[in-house]
Amino acid sequence: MICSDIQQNPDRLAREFYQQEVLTIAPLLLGKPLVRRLDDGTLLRLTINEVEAYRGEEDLACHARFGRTARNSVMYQQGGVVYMYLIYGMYWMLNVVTGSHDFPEAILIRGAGAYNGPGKLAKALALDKSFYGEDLATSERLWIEDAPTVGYYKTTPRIGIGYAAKEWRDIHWRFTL
DNA sequence: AAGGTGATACCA
DNA sequence: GGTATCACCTTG
Repeated sequence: MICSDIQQNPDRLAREFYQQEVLTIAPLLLGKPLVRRLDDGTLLRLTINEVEAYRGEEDLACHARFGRTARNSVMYQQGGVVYMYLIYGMYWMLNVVTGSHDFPEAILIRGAGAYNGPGKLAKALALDKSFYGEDLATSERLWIEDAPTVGYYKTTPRIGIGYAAKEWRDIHWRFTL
């Protein structure tokens, strides 16, 4: 009998978890293990320690602020899938889509384990465009496991969004351990 | 303080 | 088609 990861990893976060509101989920991800299985079978397990929330077309820092495009269309799917995009020609960003169908929101994973900075993290985990749309609830190569909710965390403004209007630049939607 | 690097999303 | 714009990281 072939066992799936779902059976081997009962602690994997289920789809229902990701369908909550993005600002509910963002702090809950802190302290949870991000797990990547490489092609050779190696398991990398890193504790998430920094995330940012992006929510809706009215959020002028969010990639969906101009509406739906080919790049951001996965943000409009129901929560639990992955949004990947390339920035500055070099770095892949790992984002977790949250919420319900047709409402664009996602969480950027900015740090996990010893890796600070989303570019370094994605590189360390060998993540690229092939993970666009990956289903975290069923994927054999990328998922997040449950862990106790952390008691304390810090909130600050989001990074690298100088193009957004002040009210969106200043909002504390970055969560760090 | 500045440059590398390329997909995306506009404009024409 | 051309081109401006980046949720970054490294080097000096």
